[in-house]
Amino acid sequence: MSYHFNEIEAKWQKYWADNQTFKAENNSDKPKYYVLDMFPYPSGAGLHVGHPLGYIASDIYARYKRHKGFNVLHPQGYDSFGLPAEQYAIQTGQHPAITTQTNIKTYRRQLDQIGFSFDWSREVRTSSPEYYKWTQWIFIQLFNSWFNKNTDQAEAISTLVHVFETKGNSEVNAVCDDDIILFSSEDWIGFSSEEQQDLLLKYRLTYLAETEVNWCPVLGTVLANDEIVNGVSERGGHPVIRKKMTQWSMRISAYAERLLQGLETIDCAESLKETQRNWIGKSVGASVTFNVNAHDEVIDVFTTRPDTIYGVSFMTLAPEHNLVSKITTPEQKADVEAYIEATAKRSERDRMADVKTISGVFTGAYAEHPFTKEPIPVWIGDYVLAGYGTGAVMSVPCGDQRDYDFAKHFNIDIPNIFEGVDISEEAYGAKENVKIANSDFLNGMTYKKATKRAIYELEQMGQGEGKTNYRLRDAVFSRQRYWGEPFPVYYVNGKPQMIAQEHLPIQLPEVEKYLPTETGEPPLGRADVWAWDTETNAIVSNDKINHTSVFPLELNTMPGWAGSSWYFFRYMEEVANREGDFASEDALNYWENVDLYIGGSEHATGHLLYSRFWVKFMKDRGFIAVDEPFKKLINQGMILGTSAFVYREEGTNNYLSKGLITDKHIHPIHVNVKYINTSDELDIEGLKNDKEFGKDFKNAEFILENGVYKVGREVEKMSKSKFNVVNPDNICEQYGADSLRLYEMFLGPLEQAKPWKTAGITGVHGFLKKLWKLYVDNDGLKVNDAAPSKDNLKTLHKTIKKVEDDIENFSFNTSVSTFMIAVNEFIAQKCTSKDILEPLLILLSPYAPHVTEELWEQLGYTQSISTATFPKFEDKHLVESSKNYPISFNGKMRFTLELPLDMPKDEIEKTVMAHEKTIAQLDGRTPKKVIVVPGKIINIVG
RNA sequence: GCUGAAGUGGUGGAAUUGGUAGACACGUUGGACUUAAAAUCCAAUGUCCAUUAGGACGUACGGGUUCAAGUCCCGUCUUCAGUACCA
Repeated sequence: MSYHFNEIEAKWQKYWADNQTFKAENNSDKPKYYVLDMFPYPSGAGLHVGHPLGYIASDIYARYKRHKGFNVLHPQGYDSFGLPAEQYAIQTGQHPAITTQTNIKTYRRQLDQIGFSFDWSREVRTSSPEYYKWTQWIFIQLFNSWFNKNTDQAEAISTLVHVFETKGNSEVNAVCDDDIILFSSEDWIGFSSEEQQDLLLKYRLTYLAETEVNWCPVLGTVLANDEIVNGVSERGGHPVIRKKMTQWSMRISAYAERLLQGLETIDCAESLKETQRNWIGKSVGASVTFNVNAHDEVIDVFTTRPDTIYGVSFMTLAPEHNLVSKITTPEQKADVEAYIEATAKRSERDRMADVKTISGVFTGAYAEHPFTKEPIPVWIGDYVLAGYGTGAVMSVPCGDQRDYDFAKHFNIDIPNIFEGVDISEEAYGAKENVKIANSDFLNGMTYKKATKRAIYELEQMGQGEGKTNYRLRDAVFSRQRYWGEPFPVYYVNGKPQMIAQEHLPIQLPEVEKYLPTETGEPPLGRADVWAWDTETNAIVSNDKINHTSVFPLELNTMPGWAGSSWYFFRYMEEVANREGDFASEDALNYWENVDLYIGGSEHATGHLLYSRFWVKFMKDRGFIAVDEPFKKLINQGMILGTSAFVYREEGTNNYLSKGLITDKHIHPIHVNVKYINTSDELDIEGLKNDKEFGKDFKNAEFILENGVYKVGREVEKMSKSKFNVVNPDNICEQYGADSLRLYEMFLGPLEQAKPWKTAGITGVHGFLKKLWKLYVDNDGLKVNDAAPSKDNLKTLHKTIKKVEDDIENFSFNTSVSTFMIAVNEFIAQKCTSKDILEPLLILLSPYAPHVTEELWEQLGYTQSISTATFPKFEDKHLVESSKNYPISFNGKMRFTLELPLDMPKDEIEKTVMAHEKTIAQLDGRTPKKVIVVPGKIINIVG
């Protein structure tokens, strides 16, 4: 009986599905463990071999944890709202729901054939109304919340209203808009309802405001900062421009400090924490107020170096700064306006690409130094960004290179305020190892002391205070797209109103086209039935809008990250109980948060930051009990493709085999890797008969070497255009899912990028065949009750130890080698003992679940191997009585010598020195020193 | 520029505390079986010198610490990833 992997794998995949083998229980005596995968977007292209890498790793861990006695939750679902399905809908008119449905089917089939232990009963889809009902619900909760800085958490908006009613807003310490006016309780009570709503909107955690957004004209929507890469859209690479629009925003900036602090509690790679820290961009310093001479205006700046305040020799405002027009003198007006116009024309991308050119214009105005009272010229320059800090800086050319370059370029004075530092060539930016000079009361102080003192003095004068700034901006939450969650919002006189929870979900309306309207409104503007009737609490036809009881609904939809910011909580609840809440309190308390999340590093900024934000908010409002979504995070490395090339001789139709290339007159051409065998040889007939590209090679002459055509190989990113995509379907068909799983792990460390080479899979496939033959031969099962030998036990227990350590350390590649070594040893030992071969199956089952289930059954078990207990490591089987000592001379190993482990040091030395090989090595010399480390090594020096 | 990670055979990679560098595979070469191929099995395989015995060199490069360094320290180079006028 040989190893028929196709039959075996189909059999057990059906068994697991039929028996719901991996269904998680919400009531269990076992400790819980929650393993989560990257939320897949079901794209039309399906999976390639790079995608399942993380899923295989997490599946191994989940299966291992079950063997270790844990109640494991390992769910899967789909992040099924998104741009590609909608772009396809625009092109073809097909409803994105249909495209999505089809793609999900393909994904499910592909995932199933790899043998994952997912609990599919808990599947979620972000685009299904029963799910997005709760995404809408969370949005409403955010709308109904504000952030109290005194308690450092979100609170219900009703508590804020109460304060307004009793005390006004003077004592409120909230994260809110900048343009807040002071009002008393009497004022508040006197305000109209609309005025009150306007004011509250400035405090809510999600708010409607006119903001500068990243508008992508080709996609017809705004994009978040993390959806833009190098100035163009992440999806499609389309240009992005700045535009002012009224949008929903999320006050994520309120959580900047907690998002930063929370990183300490997450177990993940330092690089990922660093990326998050960069994104949050905390800087500690001071805000300083400069009075403007001859104007009743002030310029507020943020600086991280208040200690260098005596080094200020000019100020720079962003060209967009709203004071510019007020303070510019008539003489400078023309220059300033020309500069502003020129800056506005330059795209964000130009400004980014060109950091070398120094430009700026003097406004003619002067500010007053808070201490010296000297006049300081005020300039504008595009190196100052309107969006960061206050959009204005105090320029200290001796301490900041950009200020220095600007001053040199425009011949501005560069006063030196550092003791004994030469600033004739460049600015001195370091904080340490220097004392402040020429700075009155700061003279002789170090950075730390001077900073403190400067802030103190500024505060005394009322011209500044200590301040912490964050780069993290509030997140724009509106998208002008069709295929996303609709907002549960309607408008009364232009003021947003929330639809009550009991009427959710607000379902996406039908539209006849998925494009923006002719008047530039989002696609939902095309819906005929998209108005809210406040009397019947139903969505009704637009022609019923009367602005007294029937109102227009919001036309934007939510961004992709809305649904993916909380899905991990939905999995905690069983489908039968999902009706009344996003998840029951019992389920939330039982599963807490994700113990292990494995995903790609592309989610290290956006998705992770947003979901951490929502989780913190939900914790504040008491909906959940945890402060972070993930306890441990691993980013798997990308699997790269190995492209194949044929070489066409220039001007001919001849293709030279790789070894025949002599000169440079050849063109390398990508060919599909499916026509390449394990020895880099081309299947010429296959290529010529290719449905898509065969005709390009119909008349080609392939010049062979040694009877075959050898292709060139090169490692590149796996992509359709490079013809190096390998489909897991083909691998499963040819070698089986167990081989695929083992091979993906065998390729190398999980977190490292590594190239895929299908040829190598024969190694792990051969291993599985050998394994099979260890259990089964032509006459059937070989395993018997023979007592295990000492060697058998030694091999088994060293394997148990190594595999267990490896899994705990996520070093899956090394345990595959360990299995190979174990099987090789058992074959050499002619092991047939059940006591050995049974535990070996359990060890291997997380990696190769199908073949181990099959052999487990053949051993006579009727329950799935996944219910078996992980074998226990026993040290006693590894205890040795002797050691094969390496004997080194001056650190170089020359020969080995078997000696008893209990031999004392001096005896070892005597034996080694008397050995004939030692005498030969020394060749008459007397050693200076002999190092003996019992159980390790012997080193003879001299 | 800054931050982070990493440089080991022809290839993917091992070496978990400083203690036999190259485990385990792929590929290559030779052999067995076969009419032949596939599959399977056996052997060799870091480089160089040597018929063998054996020797020299060897973990990006240059130094250092140590009886002993891929591993620790100092300096340099290269690659990849992230980020970029953040005051």
